[in-house]
Amino acid sequence: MDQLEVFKALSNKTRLQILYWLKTPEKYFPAQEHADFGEVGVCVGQIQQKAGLTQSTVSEYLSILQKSGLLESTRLGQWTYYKRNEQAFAELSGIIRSEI
Amino acid sequence: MDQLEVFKALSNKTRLQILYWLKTPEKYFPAQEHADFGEVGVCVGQIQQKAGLTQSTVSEYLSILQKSGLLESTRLGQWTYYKRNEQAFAELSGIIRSEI
DNA sequence: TAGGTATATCGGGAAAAGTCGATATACCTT
DNA sequence: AAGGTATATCGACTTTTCCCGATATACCTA
Repeated sequence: MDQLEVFKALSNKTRLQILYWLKTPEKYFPAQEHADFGEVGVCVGQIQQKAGLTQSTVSEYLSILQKSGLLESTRLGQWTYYKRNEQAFAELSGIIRSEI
Repeated sequence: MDQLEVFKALSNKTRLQILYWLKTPEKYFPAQEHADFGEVGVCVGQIQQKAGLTQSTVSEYLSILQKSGLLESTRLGQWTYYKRNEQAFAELSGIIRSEI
């Protein structure tokens, strides 16, 4: 885990918001047709709508979060789904408690 | 605790380094004459030397870390000493574990 | 009060991040 | 193969961050 990369990923209001939404997707997103929240997460389009930024910006943000390790993605048909990597959050919490 | 502000403060290599040094000052800094590491921390000059950046930059960085709550400062005579606020780190770790 | 030392603040140039519209790519359907 | 939909990437512009030198402020000592 690249600490600096993770903290940079977390240094943006919208990206923090996205991570928070993805914690309980059923609470923040309408039901999806082609996939289950718990399995693969939420598709880019839904996240984009909720974020209120352009498609390109949100796609970029999701990519940043994924590269940092905080999100994982799954491609299903024409959709890409993103979900949290809870292990990464646990690791980060531990790093802050005892390493940093 | 302003999460975004804290993550921004953590999004810089030198600032991360400083926090790490201040975890065990006796390990990373020569003994000080006018104050005890455990009491008040390390003075700006020592941190600046170790960081290898200009005085103004390091002063600014320490100020950012203090505003975020991760550091506390004490003025003693002509020196300002900075030390970690361990409670803030504990709080941040908790936020990442259960809130974010 | 004058000069010295430590730190903070200011102003600016360079680099990085934020954000967009346009375009490319991938995949699905017919 | 053609057209439609979802996502990714590109190029450009704006805003923020990085980092410096210069200057201001605070405090100490003679």
